[in-house]
Amino acid sequence: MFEEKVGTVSKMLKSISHPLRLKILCLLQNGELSVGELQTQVKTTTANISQHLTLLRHQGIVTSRKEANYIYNRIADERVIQLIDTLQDLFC
Amino acid sequence: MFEEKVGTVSKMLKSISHPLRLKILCLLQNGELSVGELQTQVKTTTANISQHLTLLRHQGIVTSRKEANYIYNRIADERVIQLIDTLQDLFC
DNA sequence: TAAGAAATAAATTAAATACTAAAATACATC
DNA sequence: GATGTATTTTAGTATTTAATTTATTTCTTA
Repeated sequence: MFEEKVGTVSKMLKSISHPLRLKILCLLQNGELSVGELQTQVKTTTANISQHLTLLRHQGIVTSRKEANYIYNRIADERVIQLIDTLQDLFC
Repeated sequence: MFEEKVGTVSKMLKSISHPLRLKILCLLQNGELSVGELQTQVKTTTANISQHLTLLRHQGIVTSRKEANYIYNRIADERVIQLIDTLQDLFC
């Protein structure tokens, strides 16, 4: 792996290596979910989920759209979807 | 991904998500290298490399053998090799 | 057994992360 | 405009992580 890529890839891995964020990404594998829908499946506060989603957005891993007062989130990068698939293949 | 696996997988990802450790693992993709050989390619102190290797060993990602006063390191888990391959396919 | 090289260990400091709680924003409906 | 719900933001604290420095261990060879 080229030196320049190491930085990019490790940053991406760091973003998905938190248990809560990995859980969120697994839940988003099959399509978008609102913050509240995520919160019912991930046992923590809404504020905490929101903070982790903010981080994932800043990394370009998740993108969101607003509808009424719900915010729907989905995985923004196809490569991340493939990566999660690989993780499930290898480790599950 | 099952709840129990999320913890295991996120811990593994966290271990490989540091730029220096990712670099080390890329260098070990093609076979074992000594600490000194790694150090010539990864720009930091030997002590620092050693600390990161210790972490990778404790996570079961790297294993080592001693020969004379060299310690040769290699990736212990075939799944990690496949994961690094996937990362290179997807992001390089 | 003394000197030197390779690697680890331990201690310190600095920096980054994560969680909680409280306050603020945005929108919908009444 | 007031109320309620969804989400974000901010601030504070606690924890974890990383790098540096120094000391120690292990082995080799003279």
